[in-house]
Amino acid sequence: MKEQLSAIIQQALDQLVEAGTLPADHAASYTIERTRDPAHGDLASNVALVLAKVARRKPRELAEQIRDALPDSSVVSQVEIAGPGFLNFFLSDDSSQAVVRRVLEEGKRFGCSSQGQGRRVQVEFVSANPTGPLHVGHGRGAAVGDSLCRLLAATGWNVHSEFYYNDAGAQITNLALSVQARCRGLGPEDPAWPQDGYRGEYIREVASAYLAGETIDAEDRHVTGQGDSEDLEAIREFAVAYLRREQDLDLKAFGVHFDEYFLESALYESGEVEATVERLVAGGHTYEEDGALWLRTTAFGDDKDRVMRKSEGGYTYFLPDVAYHLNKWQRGFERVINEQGADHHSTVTRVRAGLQALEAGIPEGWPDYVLHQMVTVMRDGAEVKLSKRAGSYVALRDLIDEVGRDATRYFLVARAPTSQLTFDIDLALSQSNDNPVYYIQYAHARGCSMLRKLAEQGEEWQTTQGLESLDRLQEEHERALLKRLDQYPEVVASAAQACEPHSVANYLRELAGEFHTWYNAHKVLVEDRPLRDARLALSEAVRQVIANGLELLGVSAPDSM
RNA sequence: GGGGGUAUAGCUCAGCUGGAUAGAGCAACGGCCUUCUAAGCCGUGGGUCGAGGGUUCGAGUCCUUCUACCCCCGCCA
Repeated sequence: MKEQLSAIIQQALDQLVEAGTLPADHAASYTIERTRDPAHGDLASNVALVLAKVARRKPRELAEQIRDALPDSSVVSQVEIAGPGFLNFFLSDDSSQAVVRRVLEEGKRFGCSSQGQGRRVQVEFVSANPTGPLHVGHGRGAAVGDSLCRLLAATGWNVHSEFYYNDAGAQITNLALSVQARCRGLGPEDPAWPQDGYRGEYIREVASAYLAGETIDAEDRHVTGQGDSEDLEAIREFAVAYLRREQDLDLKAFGVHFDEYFLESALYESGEVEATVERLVAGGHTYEEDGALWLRTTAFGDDKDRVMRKSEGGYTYFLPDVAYHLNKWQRGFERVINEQGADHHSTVTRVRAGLQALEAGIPEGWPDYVLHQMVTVMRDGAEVKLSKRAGSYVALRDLIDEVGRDATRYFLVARAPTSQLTFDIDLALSQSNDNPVYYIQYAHARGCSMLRKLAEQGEEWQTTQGLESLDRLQEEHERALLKRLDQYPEVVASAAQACEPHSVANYLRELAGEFHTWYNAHKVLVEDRPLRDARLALSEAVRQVIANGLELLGVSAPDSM
C-alpha cells in the first residue's frame, strides 16, 4: 500500500520538477506513515514539509501544488492538507477492503516477504555451558532468539540457528568435581566440597544417575554412566551429556529448536584455535608480556589490550570466540546475529577487534549483536531469587511448569530486549483480562467459535459471497480493523529488520483489542447473509493474522478456550 | 574512574528510525451477560516524557552536560 502511494507521490513530484516548482536535484527523504487518528486519513506524508525549503515555498502552499499534481488513482479517494502541511490520504473503500481478500488468499504466508532474498543468516543464542539447567535469562535469550529466527525466515532469509557451548573448560572440570563429590556422598557443606563447586540439587541427580549406570541421550551426544567415582574423565563426559539432555528438555518444553550444536572443543580439535593464534601473530598484532601473549585490540577500538594465551599456557575464552566467529564467516554467513545477555557486552568490541586483526576481509561491524537486559522474577510482590533444584538462580523449567509455555514465551519476548524485564508470575498466571497472552489467544478462539456456532445452526460461511460483499464493511470499527490488518506485513518486516520481535507482540495486542471492540459492538452472525459473510471474512482475516503473529512468537493459537 | 543500557500515568511498559491533541494494560471509580465465549466491552479520573542547554518549520525521539538505577571493566565464560 505504501509503495503504491509512494509511486503516486513520485509522479506528482516529477511533474513539479518539470514545471520548475521543484529543483531537479531535490533529495526526497520524505516519509509515508500510517495515521493514528482516523480524521487524518489512512496514510499521511510529510513530503511538503520536507521539500518546502528547496522549493522556497510555504509548506501548505507546496502541499497544495503536490496534491494538484497527483495522478488519478483508484487507491486514493481523497487527499487533504492539514496541520503544518501534511498530506492526508484517504484510501478508497476498494483498496482498504482488499486486504481481507489478500489475507485469505495468502493464509499462513500473509506477512511474509522476500526481503532476505534467500541470503544466509546465522543466529546464535542461548549458548549455555552444560553446567546446570537453563535459567530465566537463558529463557529470554531463547524466546527472543527463536522468535528472531522465525521473523527472519518469514522475511526471506535462509536461517541457521546455533547453540555454542564449551564442554571442556575449567567450568566443566568444576562440574565433574562437583558430581564426583556427590558420588562420594559429600554435600556443599562438607569441608572437602570442591571450591566453587556447583551446589544445586541437580548435581546429586547427576551423580546417582551416573552411579546407576544410566544411558543419556542428548540431542548431540549419548553417554552411559560408568559408575566409577574415581574416573573423573568418565564423570565429566557423563555430566556434560546429562546436563545437555537437561537443557534439551528445557528447550523442548519451551518449543525452541536448534539446527546445530557447536562445540568449543571442536575448534581445538580441528586446529582452528591454533591457526587463529598463528594468523594473529603473523599479522603483527600481538606481543608478549608477563609471560602471556596479548592481542593489541586497542588498535581496533577496544579500551585495553587482551590476553589470548595465559602465562600458564592455556588460552582465554577470547581466542576460541574469535576462532568460532572466523569459522562462521568461512561458512559463508554474510550476516550473523548473536543474541546474548547484556552482561557479555564487553565481548562485543573484543570479538570484532579480533576479527579485524585477522585481516580476513570481514566487515568492521560484523557480526550483529542483540543484547538483552536482566530478568527478575516476582511473586507476591517480592523478588524470587532461586529455585530448589538449581540452587542459585530461577530455573526456566520452573517457570514453564508453573505458568505454561505460552505465557512464559510471551512475557519474555514482549519487551524490548534493551529494557530490564520484570517477570510477574502472578500476572502470567492470572486467567483474566490482566493477561495479554490470553487476551490475544481469546480473540483467536472467538473467531473460531463463531464459525462453530454457525455450523451448529446447520449453515456455513459463504467465502465467495463474503469476499464479494466486502463493501458492506462500513462501520468505523471495521475500518479500523482493515487498516490494522494492512499494517501487519510492515510490522513483520520492520521487526525482522530491527531485530525487535517485541513489536509483533505489541501489534497483536492492538489487533486483538480492536477485534474484541468490534465483536462487542456489532453482531457478526446476522440474518443479512451478504453482511454476515463479509463480516466472517473480516473475522477470518483477523484470526489468520493473529495465528500468523503468534506463530512468529512461538505462542500457540487455540481454537477454543 | 572508563564503557554500555535504562529513565514516559500510582505500577508494568509501547511509542512505527524527527511529525499533528504522548498511548495501552493493570490498579481506582461507574456501567454492560434471557442475544455470536464476560479470559470480553463501554465510560471517568490520572503526565513538567529524570533535569538543564542545543539542533529546526516541528524533539519523548537527534546532540551535549548533569542526576539516579542496572550490567560490564579477570591471564573467568
